[in-house]
Amino acid sequence: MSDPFDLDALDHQPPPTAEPPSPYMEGLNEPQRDAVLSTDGPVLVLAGAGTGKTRALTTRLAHILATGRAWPGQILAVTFTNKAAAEMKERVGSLVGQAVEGMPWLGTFHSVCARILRRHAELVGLKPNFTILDTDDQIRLIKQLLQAENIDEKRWPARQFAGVLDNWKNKGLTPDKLSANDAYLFADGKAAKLYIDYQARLQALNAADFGDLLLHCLTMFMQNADVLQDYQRRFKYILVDEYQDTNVAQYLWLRLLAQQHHNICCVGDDDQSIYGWRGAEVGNILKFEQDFPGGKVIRLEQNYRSTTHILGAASGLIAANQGRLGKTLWTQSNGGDKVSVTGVWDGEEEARTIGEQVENLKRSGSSYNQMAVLVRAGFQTREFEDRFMTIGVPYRVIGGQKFYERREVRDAIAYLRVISQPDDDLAFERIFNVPKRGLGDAALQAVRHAARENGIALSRAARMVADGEDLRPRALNSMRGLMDGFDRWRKLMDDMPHMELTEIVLDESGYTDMLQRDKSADAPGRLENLQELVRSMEPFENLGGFLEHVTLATAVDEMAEDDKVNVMTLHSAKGLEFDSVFLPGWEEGLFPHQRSLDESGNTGLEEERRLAYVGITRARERAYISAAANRRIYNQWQASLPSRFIEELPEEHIHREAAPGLSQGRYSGYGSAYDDDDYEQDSFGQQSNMGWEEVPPRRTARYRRAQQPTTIKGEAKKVTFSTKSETDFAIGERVFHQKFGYGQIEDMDGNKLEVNFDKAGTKRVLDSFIVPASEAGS
DNA sequence: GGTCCCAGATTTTTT
DNA sequence: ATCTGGGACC
Repeated sequence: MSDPFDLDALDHQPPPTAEPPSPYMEGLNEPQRDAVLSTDGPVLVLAGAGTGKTRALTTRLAHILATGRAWPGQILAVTFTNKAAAEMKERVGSLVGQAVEGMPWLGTFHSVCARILRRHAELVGLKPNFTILDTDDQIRLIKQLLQAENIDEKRWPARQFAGVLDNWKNKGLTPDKLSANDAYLFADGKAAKLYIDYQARLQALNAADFGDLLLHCLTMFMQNADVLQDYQRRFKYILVDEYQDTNVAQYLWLRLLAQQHHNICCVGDDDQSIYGWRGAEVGNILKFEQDFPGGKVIRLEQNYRSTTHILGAASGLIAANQGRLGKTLWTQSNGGDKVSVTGVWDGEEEARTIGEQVENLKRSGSSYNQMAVLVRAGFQTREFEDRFMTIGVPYRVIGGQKFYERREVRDAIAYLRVISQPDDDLAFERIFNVPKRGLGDAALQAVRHAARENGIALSRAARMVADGEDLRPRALNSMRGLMDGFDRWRKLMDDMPHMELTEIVLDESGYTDMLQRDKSADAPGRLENLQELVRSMEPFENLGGFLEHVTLATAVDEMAEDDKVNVMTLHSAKGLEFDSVFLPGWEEGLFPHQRSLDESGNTGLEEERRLAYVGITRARERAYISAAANRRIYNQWQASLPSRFIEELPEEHIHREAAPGLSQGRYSGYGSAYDDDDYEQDSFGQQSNMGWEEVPPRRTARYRRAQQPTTIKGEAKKVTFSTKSETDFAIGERVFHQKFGYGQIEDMDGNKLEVNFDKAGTKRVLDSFIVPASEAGS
């Protein structure tokens, strides 16, 4: 394999920098070095969680550059997120030095494709300044098509068709490649026609959706051998991050581009594939060796992040999945706390408990920044927000509503889109009557009519209508004002800085006025967002550059310096790490999510399990898993059973306990106190009391069992979670449950009981949360 | 043309 | 519970 000190290579092609190639290799372990030095031929780097993937990857790039194997412009490096791309860019830069100016082909799949596509737009029937539509635009466009086809939107929601389209495009299917059955995926066989119409509309709008960026690029390559060859020759080295997340289209695209030099390095971890639901094909990584013959597989298995117990718990869990490539993660670090697994009464108690644990950690010297609450679904964040707010713990929610998706921001951008791309009908329709300027349905229909008659875009047709006399004077006046505005703004576009232009547009369009007059509580916030929008334009050269960024980039995460607890979904936590990680809501139905099981069966379950794996492996030192017995969903109480994933965790790496904060200060510390199983026993008793605080303490099943002399360890397992344990209840027995009232036991499975409640219906609950009806208070 | 009310839906998320 | 979108009504 190549040698970093290979002087021949240096002779053949002077490196872009005079930096000797050695320093960047320091501190790499053997497989990492291998990943860096195996520059030629296909390479798959299987990088387990926390194994220094990014380090190896960026070093590899630096090495290729520093040894003169390629110029920055000859390396294609693709990631999935802008964040990952930015990080890579920065780290390569710092390794190689300033001499290497930004790598032009380092970016997300979408941004690289957009870049290529703009150069050859005419080959796919677009103009170079085509608009990139986001999901919202896409849905609105589909709705128009459905209306035109007289398809009932109740029965066939636009969203659903967007999903179908997305799937097709992810698979690289253009309309001509659909099978006969595909047409029946939507609207009784109209799906294929809709797809064709949809693409025709996009072309007329001079627009591409996200899927098109890849698909157009792919078909353009396949139909234009000369262009393809140009890129195949150009890209001497190809690097793909998060390869397990690639979809079929991306895979085909990569394979085409790698055909000349074969120097493709794919980095990924099949165990962290969590985006199957949006088209990612784990298969891509599983069959790498077939796809790229002669490829080399390198495994990064030394974990530098987590303690033994955390790694052990995660590894044990993921072992339940089938068809893995298989890695054996190990760590040099030793000891540490076991992963804590806690049963709580309901979601509120869960939030309370975690809040207290956060406070305790903070008191013992941890920073909030190094703590994260990772939830399965977005709505779960609320409980924690409420709780943190109440107890005054600073927090930030990552993900959620994105800056560029806010209404006012989208409106402002729509103005800019119409200015820079007059064919953008979707943007035009959006702001036609925003702010309200007396242009209603009648006016819009007139404009649409004129557009159809003359085969021109709405914003051009509107000029004609405004100059005619076919509308009420009021509307005409208003429309003239608007179109004069656009004429003026378009003229300004060329010689005025885009920030200034934006301010003028917001001003002259009446948008700012509208918000200033708006007395509602969120109006000031919206105005602020518009200012923020203008500020965010600064780094861009011109309006076009900014508009591309807006659609392809999500707003920069506020990973600020502020010391705050991070709250986010498991999905958005991938790639991050924290000292302490809280994993609430490990309940059947929620995690694994019911919908995932219903829709994708075992495949879905395995993806959920990988998600669990991702969650645990985010933790460096401490991981806290919890499950609530009751959860309020859409204002309805649901009984829930602990997640099957909890049972899959290896006993030797976990610690089952009750809510520590609830144990009246007795267990204010962490770690050692819990290593004593005696305490665990007690804390269960305490916890059960807490669960019943509104009624006098009862002899629950748990309580009764706790009175029996059994081995503590075995008992601890049984009490809350094991399916195999015995229960003292019998089928047919009348019981009482704090949230669901009285009921009768219909069926039992270990300590999981199916109870038909008089009022709440049949639910599955753990025996520890019910008492015999005779023992319940009145 | 604008406002109000009711029905329906509510995993995950990038681009 | 809460939000959104569409349709009915003023």
